[in-house]
Amino acid sequence: MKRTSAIPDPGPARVKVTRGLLADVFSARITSGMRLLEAELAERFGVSRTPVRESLGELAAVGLVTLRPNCGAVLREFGTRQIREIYQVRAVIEAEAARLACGHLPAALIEKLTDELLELLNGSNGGRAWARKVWQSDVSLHETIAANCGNTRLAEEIHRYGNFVQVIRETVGNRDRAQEAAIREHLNLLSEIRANRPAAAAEAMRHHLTLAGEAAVVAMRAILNKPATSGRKNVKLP
Amino acid sequence: MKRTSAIPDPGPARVKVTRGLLADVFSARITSGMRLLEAELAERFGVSRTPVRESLGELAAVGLVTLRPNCGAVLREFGTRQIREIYQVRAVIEAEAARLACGHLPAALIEKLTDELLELLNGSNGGRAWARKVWQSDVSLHETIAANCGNTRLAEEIHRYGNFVQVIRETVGNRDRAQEAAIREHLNLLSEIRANRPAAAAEAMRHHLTLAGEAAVVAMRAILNKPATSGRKNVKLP
DNA sequence: TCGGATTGGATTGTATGCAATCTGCCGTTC
DNA sequence: GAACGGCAGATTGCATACAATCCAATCCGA
Repeated sequence: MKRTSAIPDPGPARVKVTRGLLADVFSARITSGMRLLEAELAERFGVSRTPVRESLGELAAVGLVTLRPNCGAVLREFGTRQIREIYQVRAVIEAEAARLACGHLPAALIEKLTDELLELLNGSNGGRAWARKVWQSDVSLHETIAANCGNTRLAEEIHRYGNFVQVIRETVGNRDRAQEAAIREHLNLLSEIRANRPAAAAEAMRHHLTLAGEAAVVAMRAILNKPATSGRKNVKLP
Repeated sequence: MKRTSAIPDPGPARVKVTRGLLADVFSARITSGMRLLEAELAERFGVSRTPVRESLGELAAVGLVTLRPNCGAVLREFGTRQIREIYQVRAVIEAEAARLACGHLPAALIEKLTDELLELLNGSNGGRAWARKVWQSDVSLHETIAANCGNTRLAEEIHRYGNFVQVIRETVGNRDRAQEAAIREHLNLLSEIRANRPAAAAEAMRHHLTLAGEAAVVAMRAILNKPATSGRKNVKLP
């Protein structure tokens, strides 16, 4: 018998800490410049310092915190500017992936993805379940293109940023922009890939992610305007 | 009194492990698919398992090893294909940085970098000291462009890859290609930036890094052809 | 009064021991 | 004979204890 917990997943202590920290960051319970003391976090999440250290290492790897040797971790600035920068990087690397995927994406896959999108477009655009499916198809499309671009490392970077964005969206809530627009952008992208026009495919991807980035900035701004809950101290630091 | 060691730097145990592992990787003492046992590495480097864990985490962050929960770390494939992929990613992100840096790079900086390059070009191209200066100017140029592209995150990714490449070059030895060609590519890039031609600057950077990548592939192939020293076992694993 | 060494507290870095988990093998059973 | 279930060894994940380091306030001497 494996985990019988009804609760999602207590899981490894490390991911508990990571999720908790991310939630704190995006709900503005901890804000930029704050020192993150290992001992304090360990007590807060009910684990020892070891998993806290590993979690901070992960967060540093994705650029959310800065680890200074013998000086501790500080939360980096994270606001609309950072969201914009993240989507700008995504646009660059995924555009290249789209360019490279031209001619490498099996026709059957293109058809399948296109059909899915068309079906979503025809289906009612009301419910939350629909929005969920749209999001899943979005992830699937980007992952498929990355996986078939022929460059494993590029695909991994794309995956990394995809995960990051997903965490952000999960935490800030799914304030989605007009989903239909995104679907149409995807369809456009797929048609360029099918026509084997690398430059156009790259431009379509770039355009799509630029718009998505603007939408994410708007959502982030909404979060930042309501300063949310109570803030902790620990602001001292050069 | 701080560290009085004449030896470079024993430093934190973690970096000792990381450097040692990297050296082992690029000298083919450990090859792809090998399991990396924490206990074994700890004994080998004379430290405890804790810094070994952190070091493996770093290496996983840059994509050199894969960490499977409760299953240990395995060294990923690393050969000419990976070198090529790395330089391809570099080309993409640094080309974008060059595009963005147009109009943001202070004229004085452009002049300074250009003068340095011209001086290097005129200076004798013989000695090792000269090659070292060329390499430093290379790093400086790429860092300057990244730092002035206006996107902090993009700059960090560039820095990350720059460090990675530097480690590779340090470990495999400085089998440099014709340095003069690189200098001329840099001069060309700077002239496009000075003329404020974003597309041309991006293309110049892309071209430069593509050539550099090919040179690195050749160097890596030279390494791989002489299978180097003795290999350890530990090859069992699915 | 000001400069500088010093010492104390706080915090990170490392070592070790224990618990949880996985892998592979072996015996049992249909 | 093959498949399933359990058992043992090995290995990672976590907790705790200790050492090294850093920051700052303090104290002493000129």
